[in-house]
Amino acid sequence: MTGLTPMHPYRTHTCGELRLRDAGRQVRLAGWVHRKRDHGQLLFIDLRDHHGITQCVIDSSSPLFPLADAQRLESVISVTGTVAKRSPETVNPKLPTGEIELQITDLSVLSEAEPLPFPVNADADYPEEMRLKYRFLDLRREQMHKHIMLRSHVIASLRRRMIEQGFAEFQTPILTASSPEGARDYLVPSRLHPGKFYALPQAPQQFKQLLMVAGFDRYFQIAPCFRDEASRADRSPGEFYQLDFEMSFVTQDDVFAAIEPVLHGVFVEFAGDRKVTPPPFTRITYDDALLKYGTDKPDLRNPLLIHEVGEVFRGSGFKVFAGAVESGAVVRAIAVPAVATQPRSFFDKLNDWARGEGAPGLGYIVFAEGAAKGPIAKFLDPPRLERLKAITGLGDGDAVFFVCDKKPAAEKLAGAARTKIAQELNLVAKNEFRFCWIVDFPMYEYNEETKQIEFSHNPFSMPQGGLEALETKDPLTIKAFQYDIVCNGVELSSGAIRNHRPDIMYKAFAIAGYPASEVEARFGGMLNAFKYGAPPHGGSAPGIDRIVMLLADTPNIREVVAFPMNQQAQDLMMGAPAPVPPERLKELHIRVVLPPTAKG
RNA sequence: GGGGGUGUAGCUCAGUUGGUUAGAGCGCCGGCCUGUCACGCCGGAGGCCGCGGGUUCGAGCCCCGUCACUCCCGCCA
Repeated sequence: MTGLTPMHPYRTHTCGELRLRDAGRQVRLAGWVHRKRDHGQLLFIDLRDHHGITQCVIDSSSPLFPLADAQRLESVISVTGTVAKRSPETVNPKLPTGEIELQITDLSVLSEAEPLPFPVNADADYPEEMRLKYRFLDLRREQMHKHIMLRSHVIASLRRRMIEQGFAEFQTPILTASSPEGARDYLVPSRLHPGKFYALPQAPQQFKQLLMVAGFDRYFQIAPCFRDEASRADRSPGEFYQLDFEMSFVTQDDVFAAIEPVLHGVFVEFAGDRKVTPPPFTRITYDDALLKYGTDKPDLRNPLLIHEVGEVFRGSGFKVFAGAVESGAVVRAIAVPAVATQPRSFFDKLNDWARGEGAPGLGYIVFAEGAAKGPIAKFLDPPRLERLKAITGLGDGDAVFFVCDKKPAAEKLAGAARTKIAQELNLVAKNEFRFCWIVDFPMYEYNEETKQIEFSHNPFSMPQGGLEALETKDPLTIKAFQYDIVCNGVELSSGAIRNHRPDIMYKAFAIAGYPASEVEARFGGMLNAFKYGAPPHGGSAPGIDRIVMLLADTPNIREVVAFPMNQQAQDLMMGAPAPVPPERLKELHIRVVLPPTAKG
């Protein structure tokens, strides 16, 4: 060791820290061998740690040269030496530390690396399986490292902003009872209570409501949620995190006013040069969203709108649509400005696409040179064409695409067509975050299969109109104080003003076919709490993973989770799930009965 | 539970209408190189072509089955 003052055994600086001002200093760095450039008598080592990369150099006059030369990529070493100014022609402008380098005078190997299953210093794509099995290597890569740090910073920012808004963070139980979220529970067997199981929370729903009953006024939690359902690219199997929050004595407007600045603030903080919708966020009713966008999670970056034009075809010469409308179908028109100049192939391609979606086709009319063209145009007389223009707001040079079906199917296809057409025409605004609220969700819906009325969302939502609505209105027309936040077509959260009145709750459940006894059996804890003075309250729970995905601009949730499971809900690195020894099963009073097809 | 895609060297991929010895880049090992920064140059090792069956004189390629991964539908309010 050359230093006159005692040095830290591993490092005096990080690999992202040294600058020209440090030239001449004796320092020590520690990190991973990111890259080596061997010039025979001269060796460059790019040393990397969490903070950055510093070029280290050693030549053959040093007795340490063979040791340095022998280091494999990703070995962990500590190097001591002199910070040297680089000559102008050797400066690397791509590195913050690129004006200096460390001239190695001492080197110790802290941990040798075997040859890697895949490179850490490259940005290529590698098989998910490999990446998950060697997640610790995958996470060293620049992009993943950035994503996970972004996640950390987003969560820190959310915490800070929530506390600033007067929220307090509480923990709620992980080992708890089954909750009514609708997904399958993860179960944990009880050793002390044979045959009984805990459930992991699908959300801290009842606990947060109980905290309101307990008078805490404003609660939040970065809450782990567990659901035993199939995964998707944008949906983790097993577990995910929500910014769960709840507020007392609030209306729907108060909830919106509380969370909008938090979300807006955190998006602006991490959006870089991307635009973020300022509050107040646009509010769209559920019914309107399905009509205009064909989905309850519209991407407002897409400027296209859908219109109901059944009246234009009712009694018209276009018998296919006219007949369908008579028997209850709707006709949805996707209005597309300025496409009349598109070649015929553009329209044919969309028609083919619609067939691929299971539709008979995608009819269209093009308004051009004062006339209406396209396969359907000749069936509509001039007044009907004028009416069509009036409804869609279109004119010469524009076109309209038609979807005719029963309402739900027509909405779905029209929504998909709206997305497809905007993609084809490159109409979706880039570098923007467009938020909206979807409000006035229906309280109930009719299940065609079971022929029963069911809750369409969380059964704890307050029906609009309260008890009177439940007693007097057709249940399928009742709206709930239930709302979603949607950003760029991604559902970030859903929430509600809760039903805090036992009498309304009994009635609401009765309509969905639950007798009072069952309501008491399943939700007795919360119901009981509401009998001792419960404040009106409501909240929501934006998904943390989804927020980070949007900010990181990745469609895959596994890019923003440090240790995700694979699509089959397995952790390949830890080997979970795993069988347990028979003794453990015995003390849990569990016997495993495998299906015939199950593998060991 | 259902459907689509993929599966060839450690990794990324190419591989013609079925044809003789399956290739490239990166990585790995060895050699050369004192100013590189995705260093360069030379050489080498490395293949159950996912697995099983079938068709064929002959299969990486065609057929059937199966497994794995992935994306979607169902599911997840």
